[in-house]
Amino acid sequence: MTSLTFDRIPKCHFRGISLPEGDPRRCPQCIANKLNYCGAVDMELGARLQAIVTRTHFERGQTLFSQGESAEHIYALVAGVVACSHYLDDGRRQIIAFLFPGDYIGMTTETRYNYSAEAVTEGEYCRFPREQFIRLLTEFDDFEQHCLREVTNELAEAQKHVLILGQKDATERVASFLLMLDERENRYGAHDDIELPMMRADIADYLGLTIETVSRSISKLRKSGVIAAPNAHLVRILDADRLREMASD
Amino acid sequence: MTSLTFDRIPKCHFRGISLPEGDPRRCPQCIANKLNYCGAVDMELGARLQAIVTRTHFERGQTLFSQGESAEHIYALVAGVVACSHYLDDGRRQIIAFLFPGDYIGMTTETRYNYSAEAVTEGEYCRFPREQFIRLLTEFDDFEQHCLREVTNELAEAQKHVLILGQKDATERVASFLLMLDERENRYGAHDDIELPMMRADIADYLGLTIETVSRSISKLRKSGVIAAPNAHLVRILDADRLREMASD
DNA sequence: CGACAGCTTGATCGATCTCAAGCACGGTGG
DNA sequence: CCACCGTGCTTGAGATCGATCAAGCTGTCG
Repeated sequence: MTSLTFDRIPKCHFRGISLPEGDPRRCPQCIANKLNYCGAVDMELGARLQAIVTRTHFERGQTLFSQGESAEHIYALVAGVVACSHYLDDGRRQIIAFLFPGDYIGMTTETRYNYSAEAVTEGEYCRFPREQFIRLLTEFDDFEQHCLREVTNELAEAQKHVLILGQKDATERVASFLLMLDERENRYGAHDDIELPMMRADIADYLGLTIETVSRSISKLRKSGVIAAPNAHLVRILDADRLREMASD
Repeated sequence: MTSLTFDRIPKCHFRGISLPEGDPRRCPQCIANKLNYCGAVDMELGARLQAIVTRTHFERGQTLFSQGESAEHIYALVAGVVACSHYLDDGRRQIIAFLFPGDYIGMTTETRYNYSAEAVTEGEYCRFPREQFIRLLTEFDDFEQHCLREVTNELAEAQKHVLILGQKDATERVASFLLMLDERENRYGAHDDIELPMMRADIADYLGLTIETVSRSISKLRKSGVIAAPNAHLVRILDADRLREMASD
């Protein structure tokens, strides 16, 4: 299981625009690279970020922080996949978002995290003390714009999620989910198969379904010839148009 | 119906901190007041905003903009209630958010709106050409911080919405919805009754239910003595603790 | 007063959940 | 090296909650 997902971890989605070793902009690479991508890297900012960053490896299943904890840090995911989960008192779990390399975790105006961040695969994050991170926002206008863009994109993602949960049936939800993963992978170069780094229980908690229903929906898509699923963590889209139809959007 | 909801429109939620007539910061009042509230109003910014703003009255049922349209403007809602709806091809509608005075509409990084904005009640908005609005973000750091905070809060709202739709049953959804409205009204001073400016169909499309199920859930809460519902658009919380229990959060 | 839009309530149907069994695969220990 | 075990996935059968279909009610407006 672990070895299956490990392959993808070192491949940074922003690898095409990496900076030379030793360049102060290089770490935290995702932030620097994203800024660079937008034509706005600032040497001074890179150095200031580097001065406050802590880079850490984490294992699959590990909790980066828990719902209700004081929100001391802002995280930038460098490698691996993380799930943001909100728990109800009776144990029900809703995965709010899956986060991939380059995504931020823990941007909130509240003083406490209102979800937990749990590692779906092993990986690596860069962590910044919130206060100092926010101070840099005011000092570097490009950086603040960059963060505004990031949060706005995250908002758009959440709104898509609302649409899926509010209106779509089980098969439509799973089809939409597969298309989201496909689109994400396509964004950084062509690929053949969609890799599902998370297990069925995670997909279920993301889509507001049970593992059984997720499994049945995948089987249904497979039996109807829209996708192939050589194993539980790999999906190949055979008929993209029909998959989009089945996703209803 | 219209007269019922009209009463609430003039009451700006930020009325406690309004600025004198003629002050350039006064219009658009919501933005200026919110900034002021955060101790950060800038006369120059107020004047610049006023120079590009168009203030417009709208009627109940009116569409401010439609899904797919070029995103030319950013709106600030001054009075009334607006629903952001995403439509699927077959006509299903998901209300992404209800917006109230002081909220922004149409903040997106995309070039097109990916939802429609529909007036739930009559009201008023201030509208800014996107390009110029964004230019002001780069010029006025306080303003950009303010917008970042706004979008971050909107994201937190959307994440709550995801939790409701993904994990909660019908009664829990309606109870959560009532608590959200209650909390919003409490934020700006004590109040007795919760006013429901939207109709059952809107609540249903927000909560991913049918009007019948919304109606049944409200009846259930009423019959169990947790709320009173003197008419279809008014709810009084009788037992807040039990309502929170029934909302499961 | 009648018409209409919106709300409520009842009866039936169906999609998804729940419970249960069996399967597939990787890891471990003899 | 193979048998065993555990975790995660799939599939089936029955139960349940909410959707659908249908009827009647309420309040507003002309």
